[in-house]
Amino acid sequence: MNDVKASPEMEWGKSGEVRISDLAAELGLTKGTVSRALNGYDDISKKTRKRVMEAATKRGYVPTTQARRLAMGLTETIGLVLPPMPSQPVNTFVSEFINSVSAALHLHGYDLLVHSANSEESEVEPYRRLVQSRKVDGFIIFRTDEKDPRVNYLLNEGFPFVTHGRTARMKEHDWFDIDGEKAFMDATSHLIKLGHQRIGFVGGGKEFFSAQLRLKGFRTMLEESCLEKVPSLEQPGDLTGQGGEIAAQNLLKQTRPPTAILCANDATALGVMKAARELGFNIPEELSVIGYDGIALGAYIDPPLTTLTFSIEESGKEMVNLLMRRLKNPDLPVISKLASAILKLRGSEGPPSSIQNKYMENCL
Amino acid sequence: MNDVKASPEMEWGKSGEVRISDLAAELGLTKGTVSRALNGYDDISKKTRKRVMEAATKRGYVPTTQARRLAMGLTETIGLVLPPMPSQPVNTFVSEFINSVSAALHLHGYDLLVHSANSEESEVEPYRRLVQSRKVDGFIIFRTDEKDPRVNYLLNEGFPFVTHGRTARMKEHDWFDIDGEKAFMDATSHLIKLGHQRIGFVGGGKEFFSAQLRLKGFRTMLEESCLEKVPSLEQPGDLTGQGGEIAAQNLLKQTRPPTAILCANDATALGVMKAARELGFNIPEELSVIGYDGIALGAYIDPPLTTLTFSIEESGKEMVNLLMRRLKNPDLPVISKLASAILKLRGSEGPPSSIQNKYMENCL
DNA sequence: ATTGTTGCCGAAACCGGTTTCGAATTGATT
DNA sequence: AATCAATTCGAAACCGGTTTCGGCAACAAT
Repeated sequence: MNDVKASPEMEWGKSGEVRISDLAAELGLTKGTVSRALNGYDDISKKTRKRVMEAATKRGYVPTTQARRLAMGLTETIGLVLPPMPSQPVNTFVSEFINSVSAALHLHGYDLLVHSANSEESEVEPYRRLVQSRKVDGFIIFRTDEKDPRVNYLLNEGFPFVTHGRTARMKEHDWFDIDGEKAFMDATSHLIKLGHQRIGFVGGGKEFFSAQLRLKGFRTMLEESCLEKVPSLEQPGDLTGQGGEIAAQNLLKQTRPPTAILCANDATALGVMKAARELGFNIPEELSVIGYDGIALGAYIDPPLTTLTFSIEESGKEMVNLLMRRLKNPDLPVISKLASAILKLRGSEGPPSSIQNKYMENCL
Repeated sequence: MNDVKASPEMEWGKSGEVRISDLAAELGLTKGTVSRALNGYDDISKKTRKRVMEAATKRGYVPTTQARRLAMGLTETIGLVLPPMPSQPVNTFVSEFINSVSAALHLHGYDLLVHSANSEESEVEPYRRLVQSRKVDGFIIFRTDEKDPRVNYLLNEGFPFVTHGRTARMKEHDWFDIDGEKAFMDATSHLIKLGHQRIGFVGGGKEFFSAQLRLKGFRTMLEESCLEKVPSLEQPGDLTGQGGEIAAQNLLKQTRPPTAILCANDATALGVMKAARELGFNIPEELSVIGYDGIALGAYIDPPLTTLTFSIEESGKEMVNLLMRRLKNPDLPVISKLASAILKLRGSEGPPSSIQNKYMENCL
């Protein structure tokens, strides 16, 4: 009957063949007993538990995930829906973020289900499908808008999620974000200390909430430094390289062009630099440029792009922590975490060549 | 009993509350009948089917995925394991690829499970776990090595998968790849036609199979053009920017430096360009540089990076097609698909300034 | 009227686990 | 030795679906 060792070469070496019922039969026990033995119930004698454990490892038993999850009424899976791609094929954020989230989830025994958004259907449709088919227990959402339909849907549904980025309803859901406002205050301050008086900003339109916060930081620091806010120096942009080019042309063709340009992200900054080169501006001598995102490529261009950078790995970890907490106890109060970006000086900024710092004393 | 319409405001509007047994009870049918009605069995009367369908949509019934999959004995899920990240922080390939694969899988009703590789454990460990716990039906593998332990494991296990990239055992498994050999023949040919005689190559070491194929294309075209193969002009590299810098220094500090450098990928090319600038080489006047990958940001540097590019979307689609075919019929013969890269001229290459083309006539 | 057919649906097994409940055995207590 | 509590395990329900099988009714054919 028990011809395990007799088999020539570990006949069932192929994994996944053995079920819990096989184990039970081999040991003369019932499924239930084997299950409890393996899951550490205390109504199993030491002897039996040992016997079960050994048989399990010997036969290479691994419970079938689907069955276990069905029985326990959970999916142990978190959904992440990729936004339509064409918008930003520029950034390595997504892959690093996925990597980080996935790794963090794994520590909790959770899987990551990545779904792509079909640009032809509503933004919330993928979420609805995943919720209704009960494929996931919660969501990781990134790149939020101020009025985010995904957030609205999930809040209304009472479905757990955490966002990377704030929203208009951020008091109602857990979120993690980078303090873009503080970051741009730092960057602006840095430029002012270098002597810049006319600083441009190229950021997203109203539709990019995070970019708006960065703009806010820029404005705040201008005000604190008693520099006048010049509307024509604030250019919208779609956070792409091309958007950066256009915006930079608008800025640099003005009669009094800025001596520095802050960009809402690195892609924009690259576009700005390209346009600046083509218009004959030397960087950083005649124009300082600062980006945001900390993409690795920025270190390889000429001049290397000064940028605001943050830890994507930390982002993923923290978000997973927030989500796991929420899943364990859905009724806990909403919490959030704000991480800070740091200014990474690489060389695309410097003191302005032309104008002197005559206005400074007015303020300080 | 049927007080559906009586309920004030669609009581069960929250999705996912209604089970198949609820539907059955409401309709006075059994689970089995409802299931068959919904799944198009032909032993259900038109009238009953209609009744069931209407009740299902009205109540918003969506079958619980876990249960359905358990019953049907499949997971409808494909695994994708991310290689340890630090290797290539420059490339947007991964996120685009995931997006493409995910979208293609969705058309077939499959989900994508993304798992991160823990660099502390064996490369095959994540695969083993996913196979044993029966979380996936197959794998999408990318960035293959010549002797790839993942491929070995899965082949041995008889588990379905498709690779992006060839391996030593490519005759035993389905694969998709870009014809890097052909691509580098094209790029080399282009440089030769521009008049270059001394061309450098910076590619991966032996551990990068695809890079080896690119090197092979380079050598082949040199030979076809009667240019001598100079070993010192072939520098290894780890496919990172830093690796490119080091390799470029080795090349450009030689007494007779090359007038052009082919790089096994764009990250390497960026490093090469950086090192070249620092050594005082003007690109493309004094040094032509060509990369491989077609990263979008390459268009924004100065000069814009000429590169070999291919459709990541196509890659994902094709791989999913291969995998679906395999899953439907595991016994089909192995097939493969080779797509081609195209040379995208952007400006980082041009005719050499110094040497004349005196050797050309020998060959042609 | 009897005998096949068909059409249609109920009953029940099944997928592979988990968990509750109760019964049997054991050991301790008086 | 009888009683009681503690261990230990079997039995069965359950998670939410799918699929096979068999029976009943209606209808057509003989």
